[in-house]
Amino acid sequence: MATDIEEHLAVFRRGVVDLIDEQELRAKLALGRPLRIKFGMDPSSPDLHVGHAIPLMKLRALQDLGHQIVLIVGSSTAMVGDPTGRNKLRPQLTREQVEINLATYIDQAGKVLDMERTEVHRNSDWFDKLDFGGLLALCGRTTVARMLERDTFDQRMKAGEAVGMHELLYPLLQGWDSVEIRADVELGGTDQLFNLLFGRTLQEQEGQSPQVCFTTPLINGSDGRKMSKSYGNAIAVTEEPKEMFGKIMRIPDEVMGQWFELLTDASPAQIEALLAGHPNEAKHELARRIVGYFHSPQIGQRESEAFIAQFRDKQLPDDIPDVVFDGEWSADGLPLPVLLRGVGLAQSSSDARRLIEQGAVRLDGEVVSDPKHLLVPPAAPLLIQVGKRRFARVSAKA
RNA sequence: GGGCGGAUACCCAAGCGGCCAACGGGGGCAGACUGUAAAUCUGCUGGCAUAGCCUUCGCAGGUUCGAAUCCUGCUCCGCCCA
Repeated sequence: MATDIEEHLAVFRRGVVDLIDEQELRAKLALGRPLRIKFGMDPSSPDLHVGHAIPLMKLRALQDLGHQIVLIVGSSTAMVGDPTGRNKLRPQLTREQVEINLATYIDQAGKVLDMERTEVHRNSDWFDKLDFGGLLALCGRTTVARMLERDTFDQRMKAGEAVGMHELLYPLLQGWDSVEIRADVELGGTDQLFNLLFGRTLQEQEGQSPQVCFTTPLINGSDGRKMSKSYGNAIAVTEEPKEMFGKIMRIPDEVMGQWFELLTDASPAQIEALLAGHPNEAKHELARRIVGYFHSPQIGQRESEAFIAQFRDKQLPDDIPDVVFDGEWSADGLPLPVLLRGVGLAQSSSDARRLIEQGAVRLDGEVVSDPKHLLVPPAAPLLIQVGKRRFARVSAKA
């Protein structure tokens, strides 16, 4: 590998928050061999969102430069549960669940990373062999004070919340992974910095050259808060194109620049030009690119056009699902809330009732705001719209 | 082992015998305005074929005409003492 150090450095640096430290990285690159770049995967939440894709895209770029990506499956650490960013104890996972989640993960991460060229290890491979004495020895490598430096522990304790004894082990285990696989570099989210740095300590104790650590930002979700499935603001990498496009269009303008930088390959100059134009145009371009990446450029283009047609030109979407209501239409008519719930346009009939009362429901284009509205079986499929985005053509059971 | 405090809906957090399906905030949903952005205003936010009924306030019992509120036991968490 003929290393152009500056070129590689530029790839390492793009969009990263921490890089500890650049001189060390330079020296490692100067060795002229592929670097072993470690990335830890938490098998507790298998569904990836685009925020997870950021480090993966970084890895892919490095992979394409010839570096060796080493994916560590936290099969043992998952049983501990990463305390990072948590204000509660996490449930511990079983081995079976870990394997199921891993399979899903590999499948989804494979959209970004070339899994054929990726080394995968389960850290249970080595931690299962660790006996009690070994565990004690490992614990003896650090101090309680050092572990308690972490913000998350500190905050939780101050807030009177529980911190499990086993959680203190987490950084230790993650750090030991670096020793086991002789990592040259480790990548993680900014919230992982403490864990990443801890690997350096252990590697040094073991006489290894400490890994370079670098972090990618945690991206904000469609509501501007940190993207997380539990906030309901995440965009899954498996999201259907239309949904994905729509969700990207709903991100706050302020985060567009960040999204371009982290989730597209647009050059800094292109990004600057796009952001200088009309925000709506820029966001369209962003959505087109991201959908294009996770699906295909053709699909990205198609969704872009569909989006304009539906929301600017107020046309009906071209893919309204046909739904058959399989309940009974009683003689005196079917109450609208029951139908909405029955065809999945509302979560419950109470929910449906509220939507109707708020004027969110249209039948064949006409707002119906009476929750007692009764329906007879339609001769032709009935077009129902709920809110701005939910559509269905409903027909009666044959 | 002892003492004290806590557990409320998606999250935070009031309530401390009836007026409680439970204040307030966040989030979410819907409407207006827009660029399906933000900001702003408004309404809603347990379920039910809904003027009514049913299930919720850690779990299980009890007291009472009536309990999220009182009592007993249990589980979990925190703090202090050992």
